[in-house]
Amino acid sequence: VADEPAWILHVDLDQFLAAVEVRRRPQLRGQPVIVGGQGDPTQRRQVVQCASYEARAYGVHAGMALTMAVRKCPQAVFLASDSDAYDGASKEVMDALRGFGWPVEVWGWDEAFLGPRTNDPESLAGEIKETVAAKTGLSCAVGIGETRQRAKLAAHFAKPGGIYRLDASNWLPVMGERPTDALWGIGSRIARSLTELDLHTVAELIDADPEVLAARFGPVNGPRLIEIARGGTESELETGPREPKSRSRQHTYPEDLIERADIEDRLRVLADEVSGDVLKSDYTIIRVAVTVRTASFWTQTRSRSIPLGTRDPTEIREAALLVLDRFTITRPVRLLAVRLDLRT
DNA sequence: TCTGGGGTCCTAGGACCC
DNA sequence: TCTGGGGTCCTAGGACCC
Repeated sequence: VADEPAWILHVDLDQFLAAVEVRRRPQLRGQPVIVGGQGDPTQRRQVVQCASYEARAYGVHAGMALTMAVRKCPQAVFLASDSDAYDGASKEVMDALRGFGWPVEVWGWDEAFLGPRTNDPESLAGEIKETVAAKTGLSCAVGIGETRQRAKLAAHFAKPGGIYRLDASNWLPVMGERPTDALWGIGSRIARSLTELDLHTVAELIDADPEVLAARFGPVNGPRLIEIARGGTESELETGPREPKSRSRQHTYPEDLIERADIEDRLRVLADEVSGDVLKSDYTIIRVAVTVRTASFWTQTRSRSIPLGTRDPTEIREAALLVLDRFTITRPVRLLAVRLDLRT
C-alpha cells in the first residue's frame, strides 16, 4: 500500500442544509426548499443560507435576500436555519468518512478532504459516495487531485453527486483559459486587481512575474497566487481537532437601533452570549473587538487587547463597552458584533 | 429587494525597545 | 545634530472561505 500514489479526495455534500431538512421531511423531496433566517420570507434583513437544486432553478441562491427569493419562487418551502441539526448531520458524515481509515481534514459543515494512497481513486470515490448515502441518506460529490486545490475544484465539476479528477495531466487544459477567480482562494477583488496587471486567465497567472505579484499583493500572497494557479501544493492534511483562534457573535437587527442605551444593551447581550460560548471551554480571551454597521452599511471594527488575558464575563462585557465608546456613532445602527480573540 | 453569520490569514503603520 | 538597523506588540482593515 505504501508504494501506491497519494491522492487528495474532496468530499462535498450536495445542497447540504436543504438535504438535511428534506431527510427529516421526506414529503419535501423534489420540491424547492429554501433554508435561511427564521424561515419567514416576509422578514427583512435575512438571507438564503441554502437553496435546493429545485429552488436554484428559479434563480434562488445562497446570500440572496429572502424577500427576493420568495418573489423568484413563491411556491418554495421556507425553513428556519437549524444549526444543531446541521452539526449533528455533519458529524454523521465525518464519522462515515473516518471509517475508511485514511486521514480526514474537516472543512466546515459539509466538506472534507481525505488523503488515501491508492492506484484507483475513482473506485474509492464511488465507495465513499455509496457509504455516505447508506449511512446518512445524504449525497455528495467527490473531487480527485494531487492537491487540495485540484481536488476542491474537481469536486466543483463533479457536482451534484458525481466524481471528477483534476490532476497534472488535465489541469492546464481544463483550467488554463478560465478566469482567475475560478480558482479556490482568488475572489472577485484579487481577480480585478490581476486584470489591472493584464492577467486574466489561469494560464496567464501561471506565467506572471512573481516580483510584480509580490509588489502588488505582498511577500506571502503574491507568490502564493502563482502556486494556486499551478494547482496548489501538496501538503499534509490537518486531521486533529481545530483550536479556534476567535469566537464571535453578530446580529443584524430587524429595525435600526437609535438610542444609545439600546445600543449598549444589545452589545451587552452579544458580549454575554459569546463569553458564554467561550467560557464553556478552557480558553483565555486576549482581545475584545466590536463591529458597528450603520444603516448606510458603513462598517468599522475597533478592538482592545487584554494582555494578561481574562475569563471574567464582566470584564469582557465592560471591555466591549469601552471599545464602543471609541466610536462616534451618528447614524442608526443596523448591526453589532463582538469578537473574542483567544490565546492560542 | 438592499446586502446573514461565523471564521481564518495577511498587510501595514506606528509605538516602543535595544 | 543626525543617523543605522532589528524586533515585537498593537491596531485597523482587506480578502477569502463555508
